Amino acid sequence: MQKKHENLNEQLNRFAVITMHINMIYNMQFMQEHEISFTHLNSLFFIHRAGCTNIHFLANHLGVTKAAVSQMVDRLVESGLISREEDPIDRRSKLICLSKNGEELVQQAFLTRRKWVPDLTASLSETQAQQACEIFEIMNEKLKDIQEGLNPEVSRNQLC
Amino acid sequence: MQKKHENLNEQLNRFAVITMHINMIYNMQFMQEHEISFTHLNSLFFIHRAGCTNIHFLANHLGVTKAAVSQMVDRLVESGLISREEDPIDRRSKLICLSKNGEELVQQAFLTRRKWVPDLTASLSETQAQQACEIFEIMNEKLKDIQEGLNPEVSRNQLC
DNA sequence: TCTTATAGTTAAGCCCGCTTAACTATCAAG
DNA sequence: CTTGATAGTTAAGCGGGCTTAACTATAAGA
Repeated sequence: MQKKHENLNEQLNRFAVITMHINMIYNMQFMQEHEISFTHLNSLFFIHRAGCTNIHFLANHLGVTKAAVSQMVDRLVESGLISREEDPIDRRSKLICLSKNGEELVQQAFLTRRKWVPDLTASLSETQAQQACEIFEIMNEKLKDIQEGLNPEVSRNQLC
Repeated sequence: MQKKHENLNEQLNRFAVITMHINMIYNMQFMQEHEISFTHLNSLFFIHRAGCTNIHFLANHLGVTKAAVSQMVDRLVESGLISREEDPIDRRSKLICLSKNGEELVQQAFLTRRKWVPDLTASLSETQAQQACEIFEIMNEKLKDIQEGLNPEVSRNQLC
């Protein structure tokens, strides 16, 4: 059993490394096509996950100062990808949300990078597909835990 | 069967999305800890995959001009992560390779992001682990094809 | 050999992303 | 109502990453 798991770890790691690499290339192509920087795309992804957010959380997530984020948000608002509105509950705060265009861009990025999924599943037999389903369900549950453990403040404080 | 595959696609996509996200966070932490930019880390990864490369290929891969790469290489050489030497075969060309430090940094980045793999496999039963092994082997084969199809010039022309 | 193509470098200059510091506006607690 | 904390903005300034243009050096073919 120990040996089995070692091999599995090896396979899974290989799987992760290649998918990361493919993802990286897709993301870079996407960034070039849409003339958007890594930082901006990353911010849009974060806002998408959060629903809406504010300057403070975004700065925290990106690991930069609020001043930097404030200026970046200027540019993203200017390019029509996000909106910045006063938070009615705390008027010091600004609600940063994706605009229609921003949401579409994020969805397009997701679609781009899930292109290879059907190719992959098509190479499995019916039995294997069924087994794979169960296995991925278990691993996805576990992954959710890991993900939530990574950045506690951010995930706890998501708005909307 | 069609329904099975749809569910599998859904699970696999979910898996990919979460692992990408976790990977992104790990990479960003790593970059901050080691005071290295996304561009530099990405370049180091490319050089690692290539074994050694030159300015032309690196520029091609990153989608920027050779002038930009030449200047970036200056900085990476200065920080001791890569070496730049005249190619004995074509003396116009420079061989760009990882230094010992650079190779260690890349390996460390790999280790960082494979941390979660054992956690994931540990949640599977022995039977499932065995099934997973076979499934990942098949998918990894398929992934290799996809990967190679992505950037033909680069993968065909890898040096060393 | 002369010519043209290729590999890389250098310099000038632009914009982006970041920082610090000083500022305004709002909230919350005594 | 005053005080202090919090949210965000603005301005000045730095360095990185990029471009174009002009350059050197080498290679390869007529």
